[in-house]
Amino acid sequence: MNYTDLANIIFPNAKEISYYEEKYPKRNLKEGAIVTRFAPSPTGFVHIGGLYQGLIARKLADQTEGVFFLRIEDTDQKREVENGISGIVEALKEFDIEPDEGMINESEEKGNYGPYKQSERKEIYEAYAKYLIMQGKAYPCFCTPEEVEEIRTKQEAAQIRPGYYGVWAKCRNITVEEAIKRIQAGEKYIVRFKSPGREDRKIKHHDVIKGNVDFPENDQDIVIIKADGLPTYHFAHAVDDHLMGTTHVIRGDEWLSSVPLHLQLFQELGFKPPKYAHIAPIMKNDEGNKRKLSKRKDPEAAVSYYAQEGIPERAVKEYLLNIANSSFENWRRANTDKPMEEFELQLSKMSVSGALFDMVKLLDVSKTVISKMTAEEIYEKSFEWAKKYDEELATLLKDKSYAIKVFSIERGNKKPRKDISKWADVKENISYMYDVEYEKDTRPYEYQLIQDKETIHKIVKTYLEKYYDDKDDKQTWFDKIKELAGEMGYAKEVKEYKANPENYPGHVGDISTVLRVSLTKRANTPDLYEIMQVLGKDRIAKRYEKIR
RNA sequence: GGCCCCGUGGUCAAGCGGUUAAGACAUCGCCCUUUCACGGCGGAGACAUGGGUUCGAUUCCCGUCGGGGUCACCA
Repeated sequence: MNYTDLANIIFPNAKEISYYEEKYPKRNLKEGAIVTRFAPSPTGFVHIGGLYQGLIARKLADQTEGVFFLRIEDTDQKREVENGISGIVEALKEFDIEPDEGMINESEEKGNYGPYKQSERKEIYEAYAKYLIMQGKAYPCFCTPEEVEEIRTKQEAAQIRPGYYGVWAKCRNITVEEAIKRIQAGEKYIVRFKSPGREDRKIKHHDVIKGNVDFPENDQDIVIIKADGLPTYHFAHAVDDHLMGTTHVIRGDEWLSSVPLHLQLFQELGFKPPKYAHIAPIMKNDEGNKRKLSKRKDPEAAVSYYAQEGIPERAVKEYLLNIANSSFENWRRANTDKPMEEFELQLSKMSVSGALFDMVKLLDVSKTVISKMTAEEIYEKSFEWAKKYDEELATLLKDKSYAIKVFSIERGNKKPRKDISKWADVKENISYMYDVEYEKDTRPYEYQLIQDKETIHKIVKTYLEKYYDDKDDKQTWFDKIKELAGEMGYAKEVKEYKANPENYPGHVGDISTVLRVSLTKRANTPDLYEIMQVLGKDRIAKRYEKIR
């Protein structure tokens, strides 16, 4: 009886690994091409951190003419959620981060290195587990969860390092004969890796982001095949990334401390290890402490949150790129109109520690992104958003040609307005341009310097009867307001007023403020001339009649 | 607790033995402007701490303190 007999009893039907090695040949890519992946669990929630990783992975593959694929890590059936995979696929698509290979919906995939869903790769893992057993590098372990727990309790009591290793690894030295006998007797078991490592030895590792890191060797006999027959993350990672030709493993830095184990696994399996890039998580300040953005506590942890708020996907990506490489900001300023795809991301310049999520900064990025859109684009995007999240706004936007006129106010020129940072701002921004909303608006008129109702009525009436003409160009229009100011005894020029404030009750600005507030109920609006043009004389007159 | 990583203004961050310690967001003031937004100019604001090493430390080494990660038949 030898290891091969044991292996055959445990995995009688497993193929030889040469079968898979041939089935998944080395990828034919140009020198330096990065093959990477996004490998989430389908737990029904795409985290902003996941999007961040996906964005970086996609970009690196693009920059090197490599490959980016989506692998679903569904080896923990307990955590699975219905439609988890399509949720991930769609979220990536929303953000225009599409994989070259991998799952495309709940059950279908594309690419030659599949299956891309781990639960469908069971026979592959078995082949490699069998391969290890045949070499005496893995073994069946008969310890029950309770026994393992007991070991841990003893270790804790004795204050020694916990885990299944060395002398504590009860099943590691069971003879082949005994193992076979116990298996044939129907005893339950799992498969463990027989670690050749020693805790008192150090390994040196170079992480693409974290730099040089030293660790003790791994000496834990971790389980590679669970009781349900599926592999653990560690084992699946080694097998899959080897077979799929991953050159760079880009993942969250919570995995950093598993690197010694993973390297050992690649070593014992005879695989060439990939490069590792461990990304620091996006954090949040919680009562003075930093912690990862949490699914349960923080709405902004879910990528769906940004869609709900109406923050454009492009803005979220630019913000993330900002966190990834702070040089992006300078690049962006120097290349205002280039697509962000042209920015070259460098892994080595990523921060080793986690950045605090900054909503204010995101909104600032978003504001700039939106300011560069055309009125048409703003219309389409905000309408699409409104249909899902704001019925009233959607109703307003139904009249497309009017809406485009509204969105065109002070837009499309070299200094476009920057007053919308998310689609949820739109309604408040444009409501006064719609009579229904204007009439519904119960806020008081925000008059400034001139508060006296009689004066206000007089200004408005005189303006309408004597000065306003739709046909005027902007200069003429403003000259007339100056005339009006003069007629009312106000300074026609602000400078003149500032030079001699005692000669006037106010200046032309105070007059136009009356015209503005009377028309919109607000003290702050975009260009009044354009607003009047869009509204038209009749509507202006009606509003002016009704002022309070 | 063991192991690993990190510590520059409120936030994100340049920096790699000699700098007036960049820049962006936020904040404050001024300018531009008929208001606001934009834009321009300017202000305030930082090398966690104690020891070394060195002619000289933000930069290198050690300790302290602080933060984060990890120690599953979860990923």
